[in-house]
Amino acid sequence: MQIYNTLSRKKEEFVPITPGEAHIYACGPTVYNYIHIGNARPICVFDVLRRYLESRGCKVTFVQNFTDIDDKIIRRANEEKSDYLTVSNKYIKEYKTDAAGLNVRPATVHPRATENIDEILSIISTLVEKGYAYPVPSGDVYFRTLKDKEYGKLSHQPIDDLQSGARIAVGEQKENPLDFALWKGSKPGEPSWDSPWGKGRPGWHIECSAMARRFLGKTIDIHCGGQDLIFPHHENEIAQSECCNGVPFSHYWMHNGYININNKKMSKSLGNFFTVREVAEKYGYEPIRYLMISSHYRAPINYSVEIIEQCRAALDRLYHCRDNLRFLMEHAPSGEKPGEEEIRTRMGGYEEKFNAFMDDDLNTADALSVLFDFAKDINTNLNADTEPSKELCGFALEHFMKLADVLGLLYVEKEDDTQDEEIEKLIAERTAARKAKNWAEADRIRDELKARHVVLEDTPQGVKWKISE
RNA sequence: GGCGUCAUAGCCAAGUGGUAAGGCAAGGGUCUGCAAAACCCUCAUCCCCAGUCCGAAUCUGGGUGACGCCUCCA
Repeated sequence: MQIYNTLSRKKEEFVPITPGEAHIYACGPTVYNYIHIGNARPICVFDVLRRYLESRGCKVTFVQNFTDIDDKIIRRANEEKSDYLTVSNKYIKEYKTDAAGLNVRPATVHPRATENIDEILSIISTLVEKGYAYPVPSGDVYFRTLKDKEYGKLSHQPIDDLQSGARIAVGEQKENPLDFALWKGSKPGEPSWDSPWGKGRPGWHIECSAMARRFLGKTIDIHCGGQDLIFPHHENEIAQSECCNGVPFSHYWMHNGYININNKKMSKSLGNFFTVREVAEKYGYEPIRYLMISSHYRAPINYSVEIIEQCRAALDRLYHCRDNLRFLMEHAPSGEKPGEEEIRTRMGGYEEKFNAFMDDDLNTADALSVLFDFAKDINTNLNADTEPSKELCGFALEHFMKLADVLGLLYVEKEDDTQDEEIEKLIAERTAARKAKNWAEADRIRDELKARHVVLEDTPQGVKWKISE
């Protein structure tokens, strides 16, 4: 497949280090709050990347970290009069709830920064030994940016321009404004770990270098994250890892675009964000995932209520297709009929089209259109009038759901069958009323069920019902 | 200032040289006791200007507008 590589600014054929395997590192959240829908984008998009590679037979090792120690977590802990561990544990739990709601598979490993201090110290020590890093009296250790001749290669910034924008904050003892902290000497009341340079805690960038190396090796296949991480976070990761290990850090760098509100980037610092949780409570989780899939991952997405409702409506169409097909299959006769072979062949072909789009730098928008084309084909050719065989229905359903699953869609199943019996009873009463042409009573029962969010459909094979939102 | 992205119908969104995918919404129709769902039909010449070409939404140049990174951020 082709992947747009931020490093080369070109689409490149994806060639993994080990054929048939992919080692992917995704920058995870700093756990000091609920995630917002801007955070949800890389989570969903790179979950699709992983699902797609796996669907093509690739063995994926997917590592996503939790940054569980940093200034914001400490601040939050102080505000809540608790400690960093309580805060990070809480929001990791909430993250997992949201990720599961979005049908994002847990990573192969979810390492936490504070559980990888040894690896972090090991890298910093090597960098100090090689002269790429230096400790200062305050207990901080900085990366000597100017010594890295390749610094800036990811963000494609001339080093002079980067330098002119950088500032040395009050109290910092850097040699150069561009130098960044690998280790921060502890301040009173802050959580700290022992190090050769005194008590302190890791800088943000070094965590990812350490966790990537420990769980994926010195050179990985793909590193991904939001575009706002290109500089300085990913640039710094490259600098640390490559100066320490002497080999390329990651062959491919993938960066997703932002979620905007009124064309402005959604971010916690601007305060113009919606949490995944609050949107999910109103519209469900799946429309959020659909939104992420509906456009190309590098393009910006403007979020609004109108758009999320459109996503809900589009999903309804796909769900109807799935549910109609399931209902039909239950009532279909066994034994392939003449002419079904042709339909089977055609329907088997959608996967190839789907894959062709996905191969083009994860063109999920076009891949999704294949799913809709497939749905129309199913609706037109597999219905109560055409009376397809159980085998053909099963074939179509399996292939349709396979594609949906690569995108991570159509994962919601009817739950709560405690009231099924009562619903079935009412439906039977309505059927009897209809038979007696007592339309008023039939409609009354239908309205009653509707009030309980049960929507009916009369079909030649009987009454079909489902719970609506 | 440096680097970069984007501009396609009422809304969302693909397409990046050969005559505009898909979804939502809307209108008309078929089916239905009525519905629902489904199906059929209708619904754009691609921000502006100038070029290149037999041919451009797609390439080049120039505008206009929006946005991002260069500081914590997915």
